[in-house]
Amino acid sequence: MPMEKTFNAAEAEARLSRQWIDRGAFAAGANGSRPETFCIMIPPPNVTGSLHMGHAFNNTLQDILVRWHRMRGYDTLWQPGQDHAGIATQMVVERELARNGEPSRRELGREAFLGKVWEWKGKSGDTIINQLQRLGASCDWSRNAFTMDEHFQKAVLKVFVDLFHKGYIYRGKRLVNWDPHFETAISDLEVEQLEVQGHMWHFKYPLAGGETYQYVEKDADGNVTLRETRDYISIATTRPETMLGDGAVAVHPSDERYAPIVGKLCEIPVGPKEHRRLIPIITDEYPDPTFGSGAVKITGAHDFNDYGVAQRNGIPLYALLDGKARMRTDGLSYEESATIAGEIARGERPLEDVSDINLVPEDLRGLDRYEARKRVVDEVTAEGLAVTILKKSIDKETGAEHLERVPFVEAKPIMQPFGDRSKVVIEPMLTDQWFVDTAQIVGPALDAVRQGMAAQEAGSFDPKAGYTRILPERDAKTYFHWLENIEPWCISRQLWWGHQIPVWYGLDLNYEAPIGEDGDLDEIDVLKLMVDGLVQRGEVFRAATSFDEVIEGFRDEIADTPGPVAHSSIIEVADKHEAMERLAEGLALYAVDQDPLHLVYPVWRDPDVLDTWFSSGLWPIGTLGWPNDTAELRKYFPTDVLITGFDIIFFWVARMMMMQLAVVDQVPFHTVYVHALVRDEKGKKMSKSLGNVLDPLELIDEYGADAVRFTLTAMAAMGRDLKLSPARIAGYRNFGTKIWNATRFAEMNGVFEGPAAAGAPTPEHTVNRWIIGEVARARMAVDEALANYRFNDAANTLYAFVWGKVCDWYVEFAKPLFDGDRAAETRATMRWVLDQCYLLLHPIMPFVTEELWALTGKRDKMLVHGDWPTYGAELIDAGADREMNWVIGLIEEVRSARVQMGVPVALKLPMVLTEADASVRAAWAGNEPMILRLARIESLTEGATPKGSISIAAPGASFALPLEGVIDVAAEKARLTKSRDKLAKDMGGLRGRLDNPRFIANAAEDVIEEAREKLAEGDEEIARIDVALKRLADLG
RNA sequence: GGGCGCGUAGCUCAGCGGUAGAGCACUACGUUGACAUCGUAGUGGCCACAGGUUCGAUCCCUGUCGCGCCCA
Repeated sequence: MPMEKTFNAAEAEARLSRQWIDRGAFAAGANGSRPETFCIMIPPPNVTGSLHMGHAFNNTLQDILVRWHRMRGYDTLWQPGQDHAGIATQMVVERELARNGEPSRRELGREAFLGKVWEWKGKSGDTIINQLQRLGASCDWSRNAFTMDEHFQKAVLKVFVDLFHKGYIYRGKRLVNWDPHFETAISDLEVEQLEVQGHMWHFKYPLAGGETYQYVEKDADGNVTLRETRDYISIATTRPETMLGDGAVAVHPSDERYAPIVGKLCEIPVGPKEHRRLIPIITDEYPDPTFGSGAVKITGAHDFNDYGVAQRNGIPLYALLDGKARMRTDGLSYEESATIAGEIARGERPLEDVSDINLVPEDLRGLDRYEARKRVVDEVTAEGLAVTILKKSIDKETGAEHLERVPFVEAKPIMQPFGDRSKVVIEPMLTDQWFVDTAQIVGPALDAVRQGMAAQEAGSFDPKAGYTRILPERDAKTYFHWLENIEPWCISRQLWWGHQIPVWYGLDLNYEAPIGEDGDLDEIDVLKLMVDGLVQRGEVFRAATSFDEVIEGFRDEIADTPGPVAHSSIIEVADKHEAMERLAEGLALYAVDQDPLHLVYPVWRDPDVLDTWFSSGLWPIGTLGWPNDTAELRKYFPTDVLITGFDIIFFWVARMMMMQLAVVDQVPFHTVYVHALVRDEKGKKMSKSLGNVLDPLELIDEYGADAVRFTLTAMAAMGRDLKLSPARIAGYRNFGTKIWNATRFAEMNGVFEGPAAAGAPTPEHTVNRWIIGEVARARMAVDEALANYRFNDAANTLYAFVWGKVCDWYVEFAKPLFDGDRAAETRATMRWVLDQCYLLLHPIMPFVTEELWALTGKRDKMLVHGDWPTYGAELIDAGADREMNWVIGLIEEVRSARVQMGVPVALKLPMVLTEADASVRAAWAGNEPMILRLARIESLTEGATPKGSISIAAPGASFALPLEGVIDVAAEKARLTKSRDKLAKDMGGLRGRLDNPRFIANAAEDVIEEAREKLAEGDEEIARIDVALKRLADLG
């Protein structure tokens, strides 16, 4: 059955994909024939995700490496899977509940909500897998993993507990980025800084007791430009509502303007007059004397910079906001709070836990942060404590000018932090969170890459050496920069979907109170215990991978409590509230009948979950079965290459490096290949809001997966963003059609009839020997490119080889050969050449090549398991190369001359050989039918140049094309002159160089030799053209 | 403000010490044994600018001017 005219991608892709998967072609180790392994971990897409261009790009590159290694017989594993994506998934499911009118997350409760999430995952969680399969991704889908799999959960909890016991994880109250929409902490990497229109207010903080000072401003030369007596210090703020929580005003130590009042107290100009708070004026390096007034209000609990100042100077951190970013309603009354804060400011009270202090005045409590801001601004302004400026206005009716004082409010763009998921303004918030003490584990992650980069630089990189390199080199700099300045990593999230932190809390029962002399509990002791336990001096906690295991820890914890209590049964309850009730209940019953069975020690688990990146940090070992000692772990770990986008270096690469090294003391992979971003054709980042998103699935529908893959590969120059346009994809779709039709031509000419010979053919004809050499060259270039992660070089090499060599020349040369006595060897050669094309193209264009493989003969294996060729320079025949290049050059010369002289394509011309050396005669003799055909020559005769002919100069020969009566002398002269001028210019340059004695003295020998040869050849050709020109002149 | 890049043909980009390449677009011609998703030929470049190193610079160094991205 004859082949169709084009490849039907839509039909074939689905069918081939099913065959590959059904036959287990992608299974770990499939087609393995050598001991080396090759393993890539997919960067797990979010389970909520769908395939976008970035995925398509990222996975195409991975697939190329994987298919290439698999064909070369490596024991190959491409591990797929998905990430549970805490915030994103919780958001998606909550939204869906709302849309369906179902109860909300909080109404459902934790357990029922998680049930809904799993239900959703079962329904929609495979979307991205199906999409990756459409792209042709040859992952071992039977091993698909998920970061919330039962096994993975165990691994994550074990790592947490291990790191906790090693002292790398701690709990602490620190300022974190708080997302008021999701009511959870998020990492600083999940915060986007965006410029928005904001305001800068200027307020006066009056000095305590009405004190005054001389405020003096000077210009750069020290001349006084302003001198006045002030009873206040002026501050500027973009967030007036945080004034309520100020703990100090800070100025730079070198700022002479405020030197007279440093150490004095000033008043925060908000809140009820009778309880105005006084705060100290301190010095710190942070304030910029040239910015605003040079004085900065310090709100340590609500700003990262202020937090630093407060830490350095012992300034209290007064929290003002609740989890929804509303003004707090809890804690002490404003009056009590202000009183205590005042005592602290005057140094009359030590700085201790201030969390109960709520400095929000009663009338502002419960207000949204923006409403509170408005009220604060109004209050301060009403009191006349806003800094004012003179403003000129013109009365429209009278035309009179008025000068009035108005509050100084600058409208200016300010950078504000937004949650990348919630899109709401993030609040720095003082909360209890879990942290990884990254400073302790960052060292090995830095060392491993330092060593890897040094080896790469020295050209001595060894994948087995236990270090890691990052390609391109520039991205290693990003990695170093981030890790060298690393902050503690906040790993707790106030979410429900995720790995619940494996820490249990209990009430702290230790107290130093006298107990009965015999160690028994009497009623008084019991009451004492109750009171202490319930009033709560604190909590204790233990980490373990399960409640059963944590019991041991708490047994130790309560060991030194009075006997019966120490033997309480330890039970798990929901929260602290329930724990207090149950403890009290047990003690009360015990007090009645002294039966120790009543005594319980309730513990409750931390409700928070771990940052999603904590679990994906374990992706390499977790998916291979760690902590179990599995065969896969032993075989494939450390893995080989990680391919990822640059935007994820901090999120993921750095964390995987740190965690793998901290947990199993090995790097997770030896090479990280960082690719750039796919942008639209104008270079804009694709985004939904811009509407410039190209959907890879739509492109696959339209052009086929191979075309999309080839396009991305051809544009994957290392470290450079790629601007994708559909026109480009269409171009590469055409490339697929080209090889399809070359095959179709071969098929029509009986190339695939009969059994194929094994191995490379050994033909006699120069054309066949030449193309075999070109195949070998292409194979070496492709391997070299892929070995160096130069994907674009591989794609472009293949494009130029298949289209430019095989289709443009070899197929054309073969046409006349099919009629001659070399027909059989030509068929055999063409069959082999096309097979090599399929093999070499397969990693980039798997579908069309697999289809062609099946259509062109009976095969032992599918192409996905085809044996990657290993031949090389031994197949290159230098003589054949030289001869064919001469033939091609001659054909091009003739064609060019014909077109320029306006000779109709259909007209075949006779040609006269006027001068030739021996090699030319041999080349002509061996290739005459091809030259005649492709240059559209009728016949060749030898003799003198006929009158009225155009001249063709070729290396070692001159030809003439008689065009009697038709020749346009002027046009021919112009054509020859143009060629001559170009040659003369090039030769001039060469001659200049060769005449320079310093060039001869300094340049490399082969460079000089090459220049001499070129000059000789060029001069010879110029001489031939000159002869032709002279003849033309004689004629005219 | 700090860091990392990028300015090469109309467009998108390779090249990165030996004198400039590809694809697309464009122009002309064309159905010659597969392919019009094609063929043949062609037009098109002070390789941003200014200095320096070198026998030689698009390539290395310095500075300037534009443009991105990341972090403050």
